[in-house]
Amino acid sequence: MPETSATEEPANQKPTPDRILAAASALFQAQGVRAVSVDAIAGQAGVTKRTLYYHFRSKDDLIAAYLTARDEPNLAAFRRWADAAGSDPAARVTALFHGLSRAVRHPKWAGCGFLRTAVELNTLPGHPAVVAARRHKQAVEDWLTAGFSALPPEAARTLARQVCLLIDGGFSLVMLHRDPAYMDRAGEAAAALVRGSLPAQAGGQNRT
Amino acid sequence: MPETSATEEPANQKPTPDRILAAASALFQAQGVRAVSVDAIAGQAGVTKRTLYYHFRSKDDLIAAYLTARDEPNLAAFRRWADAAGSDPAARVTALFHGLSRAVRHPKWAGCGFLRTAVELNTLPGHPAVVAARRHKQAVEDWLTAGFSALPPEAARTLARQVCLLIDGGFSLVMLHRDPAYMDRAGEAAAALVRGSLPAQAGGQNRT
DNA sequence: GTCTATATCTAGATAGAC
DNA sequence: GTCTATCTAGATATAGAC
Repeated sequence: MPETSATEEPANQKPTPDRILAAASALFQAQGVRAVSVDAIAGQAGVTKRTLYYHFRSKDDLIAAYLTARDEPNLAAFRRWADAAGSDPAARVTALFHGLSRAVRHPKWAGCGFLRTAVELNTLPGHPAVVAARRHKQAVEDWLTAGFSALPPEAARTLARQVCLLIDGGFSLVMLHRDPAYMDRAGEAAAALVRGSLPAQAGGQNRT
Repeated sequence: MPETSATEEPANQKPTPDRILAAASALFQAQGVRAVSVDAIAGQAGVTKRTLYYHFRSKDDLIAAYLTARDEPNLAAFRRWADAAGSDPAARVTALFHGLSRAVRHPKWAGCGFLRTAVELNTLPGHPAVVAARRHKQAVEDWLTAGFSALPPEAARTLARQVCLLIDGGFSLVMLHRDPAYMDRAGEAAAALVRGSLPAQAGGQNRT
């Protein structure tokens, strides 16, 4: 049969480490990091365990890589949802929770990966994955704080924390009860808190 | 005074099944249900594994028993904290979160057992322990709803859910960041939401 | 009812060929 | 870089004596 360049990968075939990490991420997200075995990851990626361990030092490394890789895209989605609503803080928060509500309604959604992993590794507070989870949640809180810059710094910080509490309360209770409506109630509560702290912006969609 | 029957246990020695369940509960609470082995439970209880399996059919049975046993006492604590504040809903919610804030500051606190266990067993939605967790959280929500009976039923239900979202958001973020202050911010948010929905009661906090 | 001892399975990680 | 085959440790659960 005709020979093509043997070193070129087909366009639809990602490099092996990427395939392994993608397989691990999908399985971790669906079943949690403790329920997924290295065998299952290798199988899903179409490689053997030996190959997996050639590219990653340990399962813990894979878990950390999984969460680290999700940090930026998650934050980008948050920003995208809020930015689409303009500049009014209450409208932005409402839009953020609309996005979250759609996300948790996705049939494959099975909890916030950061929160779940932090719970599963709770006895290892220094685990790189736990550190990554903490940093991601902190980044969300900092981003929200910046969005409340019309308030004094202390008040902006408090309000951002309260919105975070409602986000993660939503993640927790949607997962526990398997009822996405909890995220909608969280969004309404968050919007009410924002409206209670910030005067509605002049212009835009505020009412007088 | 005649001697008591030799079959009576000394007062400080609880029956074996109780000792096993107590040991299991302490370990599950501290480390999570998956991280604790049956060996460790038996060791902590001062019995062998064989004795443990004589009294409990499986580890899953023990997990379910652990959460089922915590349902009532947890709810009783919530009621006690709120009742101490009288009848004003906002004051009751504030007191509830003060109690929660003290609880999560306890050096041995390591997350809400119901939430943690539900996460750890997330792939088994029908597991008796997950069902018990769901029922407990529902009971809290129903109790809160009843406390907002001054509102129309639908509004009372919504407000109760929002308070629950803040409670479990607090549990999650206190655990993740290892910072109890999150529970205080949650309490302030909950009180603000209650004050926004319910007119403050006339008279002192104990008027009925 | 409680013990010692063990069965059985699955996990993460490795050896060495090619 | 990828494979087949295996090691070792730990898990849940059980057998059978006393």
